[in-house]
Amino acid sequence: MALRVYNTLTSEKELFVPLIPGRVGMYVCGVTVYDYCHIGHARAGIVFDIIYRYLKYAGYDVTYVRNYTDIDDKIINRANQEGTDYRTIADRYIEAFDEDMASLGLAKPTVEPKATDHIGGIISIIEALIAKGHAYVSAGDVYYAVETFTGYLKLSGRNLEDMQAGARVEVGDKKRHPMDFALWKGSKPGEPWWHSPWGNGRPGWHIECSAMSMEFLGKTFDIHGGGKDLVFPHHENEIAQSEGANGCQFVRYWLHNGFVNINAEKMSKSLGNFFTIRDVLKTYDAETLRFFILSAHYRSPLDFSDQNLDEARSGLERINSCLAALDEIVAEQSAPRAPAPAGALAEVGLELQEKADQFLPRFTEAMDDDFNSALALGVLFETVRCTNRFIAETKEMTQASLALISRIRGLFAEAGGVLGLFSTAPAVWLEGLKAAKAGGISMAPDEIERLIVERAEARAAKNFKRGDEIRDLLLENGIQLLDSAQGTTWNVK
RNA sequence: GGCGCGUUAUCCAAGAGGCUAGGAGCCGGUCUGCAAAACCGUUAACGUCGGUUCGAAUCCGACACGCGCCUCCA
Repeated sequence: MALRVYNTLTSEKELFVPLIPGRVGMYVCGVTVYDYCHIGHARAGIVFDIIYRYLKYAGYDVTYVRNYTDIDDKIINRANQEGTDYRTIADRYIEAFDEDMASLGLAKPTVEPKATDHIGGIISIIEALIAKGHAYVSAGDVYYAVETFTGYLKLSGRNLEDMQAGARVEVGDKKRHPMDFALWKGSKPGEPWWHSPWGNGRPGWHIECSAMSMEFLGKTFDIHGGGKDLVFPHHENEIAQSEGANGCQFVRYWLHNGFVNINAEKMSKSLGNFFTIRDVLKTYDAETLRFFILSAHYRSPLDFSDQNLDEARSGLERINSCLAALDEIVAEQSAPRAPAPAGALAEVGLELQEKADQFLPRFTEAMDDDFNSALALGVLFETVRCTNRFIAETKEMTQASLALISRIRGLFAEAGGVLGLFSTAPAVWLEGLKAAKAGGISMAPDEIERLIVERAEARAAKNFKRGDEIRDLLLENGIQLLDSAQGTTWNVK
């Protein structure tokens, strides 16, 4: 097993070698807690969730840190709008964030620090930067002098001259260089503040991540993640701060997830084209959303639309139907009336056995290749197809075929654990899907049942015309009839 | 203007020089009174123009289109 990851710093896939063998330190930028999270946040959360899960699955002892930015202009603005204090806003949206991530089925990070709990560490780093000549005090603020750090912009591959040519940089009179950024901001009246050697104030945005990552992961650690939009300025500034203060490499591997798009445009607050996680979860369940996100590579853009979500749901339904069938076979066997007969596997069984043998090697090969979840899902689907064929073509379950079935089921559970899928029992998931769809119909269940009985009677009397009329009537109301040997049930189309 | 990414069949999507990706759909089959559902099977593609190579979706160049970052952003 040889994990390779795409490192933004080098623009290449590299062999992943942790600093300390067997251990991984990983820091991912969380959110600024001033509003509900949207699907873009969900993607970042889910992407790094499976990276976290896969690293653990690969045997690493992972320390995963994801922060809350709980002090920031936006939080203060929101508090002012509502006539309350920043803490109330921050705590409210921390709680909402936790709820959203839990409903998405994210594993809890090892540590979830808050910026405001690390003011001491922030001040220490700023002091070190001033001492080394990387930062300067200016009228109650402290700024980072970007020209003093030779590696500045190495992550985003730009240079200062070109950046300024962009001409959208404001020249603040407090700054020596227009690209200098605030490490500490003197507080204005009415704003929250902390004591510091430079007067009362609060930290700039970027410094908290340098402080918290160093606190929990040390001066140099393995993986730092976040959305692509954080590359500049946030991560670039983190590098300048941490490497400037510590004089050693900050992060070995930089991982960045792609955006969620709406009609090929980035989903964002400023464009107003966003959907919150809680709104989407009213229509689509968490596993469907996760499956949708996993169906594309984490660095690619991902277009969010009902059609794409529906397709994801169909795909997940296919896998869950197969797993439910496996569960049923296993359950039947748990109380057998007679022991299953012996006998060798037929040809389709041998083929499935080979799929089972290849399953984990292919799955890990896909995930080892920069967490290629889309390719990994392909392995699942191929196995599903072969399994369905095996079930359809196997007339009598022998001991060998039953053993194969439970083996396949176990493999899906194992892969599901890494991908965060199938945590809901497949049969339960399928029931939930049916119930969710049933919410949108106009016909009362009693009426449906009455019509089904009438149709059954008509069909028994060979009055197929009347039977088909009833079937069409129900279909017009979105009710799909499912005839089987056990009778007729219905579903919402 | 600078830097970067992308363009794969009807749609979504993997693919880092020769090896069936996968899913949804369409179509065909099994089942059915006929259907539906389910299952099985099958189909088709590499933006344009050049170049390198025995061989290119994959490497190189140009062009076109789309997107992102350069301002808070996952």
